Amino acid sequence: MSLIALRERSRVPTATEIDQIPWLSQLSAAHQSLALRSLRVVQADVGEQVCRIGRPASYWFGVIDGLLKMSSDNIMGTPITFTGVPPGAWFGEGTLLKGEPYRYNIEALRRTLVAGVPVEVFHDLLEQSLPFNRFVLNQLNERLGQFIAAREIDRINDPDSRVARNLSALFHPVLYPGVGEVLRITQQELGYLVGLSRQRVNEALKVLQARALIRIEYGGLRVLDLAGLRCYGSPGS
DNA sequence: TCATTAAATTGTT
DNA sequence: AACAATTTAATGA
Repeated sequence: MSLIALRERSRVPTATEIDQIPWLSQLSAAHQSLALRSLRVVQADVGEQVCRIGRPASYWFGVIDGLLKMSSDNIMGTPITFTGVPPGAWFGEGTLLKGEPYRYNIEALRRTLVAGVPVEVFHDLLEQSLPFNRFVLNQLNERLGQFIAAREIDRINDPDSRVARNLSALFHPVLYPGVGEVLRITQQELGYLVGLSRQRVNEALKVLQARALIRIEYGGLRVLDLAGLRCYGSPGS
C-alpha cells in the first residue's frame, strides 16, 4: 500500500469543496480565512493510505467526497477494527491533541477527495476559536459512543444485524453531516467494511429493504428508518 | 439533445 | 467465483 504524498499532490480546494466542510461556517471570518489559507485537498485513489500507524501526526483530515476505511492494527498484526469514514467526517484530533503518532490506518475504499489542515493551524484554531473547540469537543464525545457501539457490533455474528448496525453508524448525523439520507456506497465496498462477501451483503440489504428500513439504489442506498437500523436484531425488536 | 458504447454495479447461481 | 442483467457515464454526431 502506498502512502499518499499530501505535500506534492495537494491543491487548493474549490468553493463547492469548501462547502462540504461542516465546521468552517461556524467560525468567525478571521478564523475562516486562517483555516482557508492552509487548507489543502488531495485525491486518494483506491487502496492508497491517507495516514499510517506510527507515522507522526501532521494533519487533521476530513473527507470531502468518497469513502475511507479506518482500520486499527492489533499487536498480533491482524487488522481488526474497521470503521467507515464517509463525507463530512473529520478525524485525527485525538492524536493531534496528544502529540502522538497516528494509531490507525486510513485507506481509500474508492477514489476519495481528502482535505487536510496542518497541525500548527489546528492548534492555533483550538487556542483562538471557541466555536472550533465546540466542534472538536462534540466530535470527541460522539465518537466515544461510536466506539462503544463498534465493540458490540464486533460480537454480533448474524450478518444481517452486522450490516444494519454498521449502516446506522455510517449515517450518524453529528459525526457525518455530509451523509444525507442517501449514502453513496456500493455493496462491494460495504462488504469490505463489514467483513462479508458482496453476495451476503446483497442478501442482508434485501432483508433490510423488506423490513422498510432502507431502500436499495444503484451505487448506494437510502435510509428510511435510522432508529430501526440502530436496534436491529436486539431484544427490543 | 440524442444515440451508441463502455464501464460500473447489481442480482443470481 | 462466475455470469447475465441493469444502470450510469462517456463519447460523438
